[in-house]
Amino acid sequence: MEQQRDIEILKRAELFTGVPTPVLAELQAASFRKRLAAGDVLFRQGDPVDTFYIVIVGRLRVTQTTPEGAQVIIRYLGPGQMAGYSVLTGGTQHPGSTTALDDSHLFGWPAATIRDMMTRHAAIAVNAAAVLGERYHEMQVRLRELSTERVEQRIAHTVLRLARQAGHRTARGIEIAFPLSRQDLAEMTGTTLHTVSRTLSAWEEKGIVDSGRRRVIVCRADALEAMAEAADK
Amino acid sequence: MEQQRDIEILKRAELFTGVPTPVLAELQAASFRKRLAAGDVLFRQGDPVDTFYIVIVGRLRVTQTTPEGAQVIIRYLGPGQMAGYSVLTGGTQHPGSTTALDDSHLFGWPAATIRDMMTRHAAIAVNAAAVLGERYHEMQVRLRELSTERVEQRIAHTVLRLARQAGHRTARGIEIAFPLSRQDLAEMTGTTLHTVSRTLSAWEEKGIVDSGRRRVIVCRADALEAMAEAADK
DNA sequence: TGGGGAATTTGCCGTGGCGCAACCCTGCGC
DNA sequence: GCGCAGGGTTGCGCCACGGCAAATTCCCCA
Repeated sequence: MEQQRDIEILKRAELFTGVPTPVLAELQAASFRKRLAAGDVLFRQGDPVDTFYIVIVGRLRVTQTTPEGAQVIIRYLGPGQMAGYSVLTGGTQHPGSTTALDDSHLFGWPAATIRDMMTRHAAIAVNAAAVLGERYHEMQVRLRELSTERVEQRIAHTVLRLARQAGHRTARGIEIAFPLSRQDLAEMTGTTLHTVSRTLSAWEEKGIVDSGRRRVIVCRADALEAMAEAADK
Repeated sequence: MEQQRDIEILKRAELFTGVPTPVLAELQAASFRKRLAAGDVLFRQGDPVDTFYIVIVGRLRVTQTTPEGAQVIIRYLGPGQMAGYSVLTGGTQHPGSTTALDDSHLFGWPAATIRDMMTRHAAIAVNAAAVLGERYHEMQVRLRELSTERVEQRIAHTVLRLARQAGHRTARGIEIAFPLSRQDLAEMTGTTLHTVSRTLSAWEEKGIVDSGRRRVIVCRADALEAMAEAADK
């Protein structure tokens, strides 16, 4: 059955691990589907928070934009991850914009539904806390990197992290599974696309990575690790 | 009664808002007290996560240290706030160190107790998600500032934030209520104490702040706001 | 009241990396 | 098969900051 398949998917979502099947069935019944084409926007920064989503397939990017127009990439979302966490925390406006990178497919719920389910089933609320705690922790790490490391180390750490999260083994090395431009890396590491480009060129020369148009393959992860940890200046 | 007073305190803690009194009584009964003198360490980075705390009075600082010895200040904790969030998210090691800045007084619980209460009372888990979501959001803001702003703007934003969180009206302006050195500000803004010192000196000259040994008073918050938003370079 | 040490200030110099500008690729649409 | 637009590369000059070093101030404590 269609429903059974949906429930299997929900069971593997980060927010619903360990939640009993009847509750998942209830969630399934209350959900709707949302499809996005590459480039479509799910929320825009400042939009009222009224819907919650879980990614089924695809990849999305969450960004924050300053009044001056500078952008920062907060995170990438893949299958099983949630979009619209403000629903869980009682926020009223989305802190960032969420955009599909590939064609994507999501489950959606009205905010009130999820808030109600979370109140009635502690397991969901416990998961919510765990997921948000993990994201909080990730941000602590990035903040520390940004505060204390040089650009090259930050890019190395970021590329390694992406390879770990969305890496795909290929003949030439670990390929990052979604389109990733120089600009994107710059917005993740607090630098400019120029500096990222220079850095990747240097790495390419040493055979550490193989990169091209919106594409990065890590050939020698060990060398990148060394780069990232470089205690020297 | 002593117990009644404790329950009143718990009622105002961020993690327990809206939790029914009988549950608070249960929490009170299971809690122990912890006292710290200024400078005492509550957890050390990497310590196993086995206890959870709520600040009653005092002020603590959470820091993360890199293998190279560089430090970053993650946040300050004041009355009503929780220390040891990893207990809520199932972490096994503390991601940072927590140190008392003033003599402080806390409620403590074994990790298992809090985890159990959270599972049995969804309201607590919902609050946990809300608090962690808020901390996550704060970190997004800091990350964005660190990525896109110049040092002077970052210091301005940070000082304003501290004044808002822990400000105390005095004749000369808003005083930050706990000892705050140049080094501390540097560790919050990703710069060096030298640069912070130069910046504060310049502000002092313009009458925007009044600062001294581990002490900062904001005299003209409006001028600082302007500084922080400076669209020009 | 006289150290002593921590916090702060300040000058000077070196430089990482940003801004700008020009140019080059490459894949896609027509 | 051609053109074009969105990425990417690279050279050059500059400057905001970091590093280093030395002096000064101020609080705490004996």
